[in-house]
Amino acid sequence: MEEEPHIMSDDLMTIRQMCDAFDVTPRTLRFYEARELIFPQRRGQHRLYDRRDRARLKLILRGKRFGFSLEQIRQLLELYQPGGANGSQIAATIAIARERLDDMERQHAELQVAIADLKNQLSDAERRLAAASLEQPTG
Amino acid sequence: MEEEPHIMSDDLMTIRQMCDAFDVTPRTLRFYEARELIFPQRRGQHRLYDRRDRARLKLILRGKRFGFSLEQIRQLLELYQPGGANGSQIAATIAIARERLDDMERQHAELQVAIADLKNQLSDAERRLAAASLEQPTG
DNA sequence: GCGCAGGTTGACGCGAACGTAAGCGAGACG
DNA sequence: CGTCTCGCTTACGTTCGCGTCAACCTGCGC
Repeated sequence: MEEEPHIMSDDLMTIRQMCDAFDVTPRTLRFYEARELIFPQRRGQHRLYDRRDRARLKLILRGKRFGFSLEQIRQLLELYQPGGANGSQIAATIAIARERLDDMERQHAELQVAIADLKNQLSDAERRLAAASLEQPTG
Repeated sequence: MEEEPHIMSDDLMTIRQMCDAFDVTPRTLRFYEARELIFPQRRGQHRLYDRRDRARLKLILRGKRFGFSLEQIRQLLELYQPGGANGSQIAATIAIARERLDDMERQHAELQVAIADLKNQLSDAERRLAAASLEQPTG
């Protein structure tokens, strides 16, 4: 008698299933929850993660790979949750998102340079390696 | 009588000049030195940074922006310092550099996706904002 | 009932990358 | 001469992102 058709019983996952699916630890998921980045529902004591939680987690992990702090990510996530936010809320979120977007575009451009640079250094090093192996042929 | 023509008296900079030039603190420079990422010469007690030190610092700060650890960066820097390394040393450095390069290329590709994604979310949010300002015209 | 696996809540610990404060030269300046 | 500014070292403090450990609940299989 507790089967409320909330909105849609998204296929729910336990914390362990989440950990296996995303290669994180339970500690990490609870930590993100404490920092208010995800909000799994509770069946009694246990956490249950739905489709939205998974989408959020995916974005969190992505953001981390780009070097964003959890707080920055938290702010960005509001953009992905069209919750009943008012105009100024939306505007604020948009402003933050624009900053992040700028960061990402700068990083994208700089990465391109750095990659080219590193490739050059690599081929130089490979030439040195070839030269070294000629001088001292591997016994 | 202490003017030894070391190799080339690259225009030397004090720690403060470096800090101003690169927007870091003295603490940071000394920390990088302790971690063996830069090796400024000493005039008496004072540190003096030459062109190479500046090039290294530039790479360090770049690497940091991509989220690399100081240790990873330290290893990469060997690639940029054709010091008298032997064959296996060079080979090891090359291997490490290849891994970093892979990281960077993955990140570059993923960034492209994330940027497109974020742009979409942004335009969605902007539409919501427009809609909200129609429903509740700013009094 | 009993143990056990799986989950939960604190609380403390830890490594990375510095910040910060204390105290000590050493040269420049009035 | 005093004192100011730079810089140096030593050492403890801090923030972030979790790891780790203890202690507890809780359904389940026997």
